[in-house]
Parts: sequence; structure tokens; C-alpha cells
Amino acid sequence: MRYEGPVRIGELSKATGIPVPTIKYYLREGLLPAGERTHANQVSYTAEHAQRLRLIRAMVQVGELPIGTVRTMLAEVDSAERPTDSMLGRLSGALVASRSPGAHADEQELAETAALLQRHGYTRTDSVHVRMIADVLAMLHRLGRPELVGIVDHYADLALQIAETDLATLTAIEDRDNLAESMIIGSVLGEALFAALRRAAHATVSARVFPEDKVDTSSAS
Amino acid sequence: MRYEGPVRIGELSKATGIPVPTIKYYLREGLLPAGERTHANQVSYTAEHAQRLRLIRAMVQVGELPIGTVRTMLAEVDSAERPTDSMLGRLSGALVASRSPGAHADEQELAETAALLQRHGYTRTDSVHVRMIADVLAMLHRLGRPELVGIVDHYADLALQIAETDLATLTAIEDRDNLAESMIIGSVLGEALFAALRRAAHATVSARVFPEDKVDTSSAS
DNA sequence: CGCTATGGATAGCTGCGCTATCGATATAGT
DNA sequence: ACTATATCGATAGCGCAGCTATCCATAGCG
Repeated sequence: MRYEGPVRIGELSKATGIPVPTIKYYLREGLLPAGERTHANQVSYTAEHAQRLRLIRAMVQVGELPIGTVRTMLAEVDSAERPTDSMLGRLSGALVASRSPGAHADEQELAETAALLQRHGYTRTDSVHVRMIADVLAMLHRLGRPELVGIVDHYADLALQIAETDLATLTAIEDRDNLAESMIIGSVLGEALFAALRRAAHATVSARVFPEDKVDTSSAS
Repeated sequence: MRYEGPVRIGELSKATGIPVPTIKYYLREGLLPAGERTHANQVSYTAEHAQRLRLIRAMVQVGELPIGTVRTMLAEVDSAERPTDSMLGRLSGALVASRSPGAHADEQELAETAALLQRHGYTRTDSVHVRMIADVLAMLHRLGRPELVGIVDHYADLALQIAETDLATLTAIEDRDNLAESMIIGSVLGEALFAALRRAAHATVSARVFPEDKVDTSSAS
């Protein structure tokens, strides 16, 4: 194979499909670590930079995360030499922080939500997550749909199963170095993946439940 | 009970906490139907307008949907006289449309995804949903994590269970008039609710899976 | 030696979700 | 009745986020 000189920003751009100005922007924002400077005015990047760029794009485009959240999560995996329990906790905490609250549950609703989660086997009833869940439940009440709150019981059990699956997949990964990155990918893409599957499942199940409807194979673009 | 005059925009604002200019904006954007005009220059609103406003806020703040998607979904429930299977399909189609693709799966990946879904019991392998799922899987490959693709099998089964729960809850609702609205609420808030539960579950399960500070790093490079 | 690409800095642009202002009415309070 | 406040509808503007474009001195490349 031919010798390749230092990888510069243009090749990074070609390899990832991301425009050069955008890569510069990510560098400025601290999402992409600076490359190794070969001369006073030249920098060379590595394959890891390309990988990091793909990860950023996945988080931004699929996960729809704001830049600040992406930075927080990436800083997390960069700072820790070794992925731990608390790291996954901090990652999902950053994820939750990127979602706007909307309705604010009061203290009682918060306590009830925490109790509900504990009943379902949740041990880490971290404030951020409980708050988010309680806020959604409070919103259901505000919308005059208290009967929909009941779904949380079934959801809670299924979410635990999902998490079991995710963790089993993560621990099966040999490459411990990239485990932290896999945590991000699993969290962010997994969320998008499950949401899409849930929507598809709604279509399938509702076709069974609403029999009066003749099936309209909507292949609308 | 005291007689109350026509409800005007100010009272709507007080009842919902939404600023008057924002309500005017939603009117302009066609999210909120126009009120009944009492005089050439006066309009009166109803309690349904307040409810609609709360729904809009839930979709925008909790669901983080763009205004255009909110309009599409609300137009759907307004146009149909009776909620049907295809209506839920169109609603979730609009939801999916609000998410950016990112990576584009090719034809083969699309077909494989459709086959996978059918294997799991999905009958309505609508193009939009399959496309979205295939795109996420393609992104996993691009990120060099093909082993994470395996989670889709378990996710697919659990998503069907979620959908069963959702539809059971929906069909248990007495009030058929507001069923369409409940579909939106269930779709949008349900998605946010489950995502939050999943993150909370990650914290709980990872506490079990990662023995406290005892991760073996002996083979770290 | 000229051409393109690069690095680094700074400024600008686009789209979205609101806000603010305005003038002509309408209603409310006294 | 009369003044103060609110409303309607239209139009313009603001603030933020995520890029994108421009500049210029320097580096590499043939």
C-alpha cells in the first residue's frame, strides 16, 4: 500500500462525509479532540478522529442531542480510563438533562413515583430520572388522562428487561477500550431504535385491534 | 353559578399559563382552531381550546416535536370523525417523519429489516418505520458495532408488548370522542415516558452488573 | 514557483419558536 | 358616557442553535 502522509482535515471530511467547516466547528466546540500538531501550522489526525466524528453525527442526527450534551457525554468517556457503573449513570443523566421538563411534578408526585419504581425493582431511583418520569405523569394528569398513568407499571417492567438486554450486550463486548463508546451508542441509538420499533408495533397491533378498518397499505413516501 | 362572558384569549392564557402572543402564534400556525367570532373584531374560545393548548404544549415540550409535525397530527385527529387503525398509523408516521434520518440504509438492509420484523410478528411493515429502523441499524454498522445490531431482536419483541399495552389501554377508554386525542397522548408521552424509564433502568441494572470498582483492566492496551 | 489545502479566527447565515409592536376596535369599570 | 384596558390581526423582530463562509498567513505538492 502506498504511504500516506499525515491525515489532514480534508481527508477526514472525505472519509466521513462531514464538511470541513463543520469539522472545524466540532473542534472549536470541543467535541473532537485536537489532532497532533506536526508543524507550527499543521495538524494531523488519526482514524480515531474519524470514528469520533461518526459518533458525533450519530448522536446529533439520530439521537437529536444538542451539542452541549454531546460534549458532556464525550468528555465523560474521555476522562474515565475505565467504564464503570457510575459512568453509565452519568451518561444517562446527561441524556435526560437534554430533554426539556414541561410540566413540573410536585413533591408528593415525585415521592410516589420513586416508590412506584422501587416496587418494580428499581434500586437507583436517581433524582433526574424520577423527576423526568414524574413530570410526564403529572402532564398526563394535566391533560385529563389519569387513566393513562396506569401504563407506567407495565412500562417499568419492560424497561428493566430492555436494560438487562443492553447490559448483557455491553458486558459481552470483548473490546474493553471501546466499552465507554459502546455505552453511548447503546444509550442513544438504542433509544431511537426502540422508539421506532414501538411506532411500528403500534401499526401492527392496531391493525388487529381495530377490525372495522380496511387495510390501507399506505406506501406514502 | 355566575355567568361568564365569552372566553377571550387572556383567560385562555391564564388558564394554561401560555403567553398571549404564543397563543396567537399557535392560531396563526393552525395548531389551535379559530374561536367563534362574536363580533366583527371579537372572538370567543371554549374549554376545548384550553385543552388543545395543553395538548400542544405536551407535544412541543415533552415530545419535542416541531410545530409542523404537531400541526399534521392535530389535523389528523380533527379531520377524522372516528379513530381508526389507519389513523394511529398516520399519527406514528407523522411522528417518524419528524426525526431526521442520518444514515441511509440500502435496499438490501431495508429488505432484511422488513424480514426481521415479519419474523417477530410485525404485519404492517410500513415503509417509514422500516426505513427508520434500518437506518439506525445501518448506523450501527457504520460505527463499527455490528454486534449491537443483535439487540433489535429482543427490542422487537418488547416493543410489541408495549404496543399491546398501549392499545389495551386505548380500547379501555370509554370516551370515544377523545380517543383520537388519547392516541396522540399515548404515542408522544408514552415515548418520552418509556425512554425515561429505560434510562432509569440502565442505572439500576448497571449497578448490579458492574461490580463496584472491580472491573478487570488487566488486558487493557 | 505557482497552486491548492490548511489552520485558526471571526463573522454571517438559516430556521425555528416564539415576542414585541401597532393601529383599529371592543368591552369593562365607574 | 367616558376613559382605561384588552383584543384582534398583521407584521416585524429577537435569541438561540447549528452550522457555513470568508480571510489570511503558512505548508505542502508537483
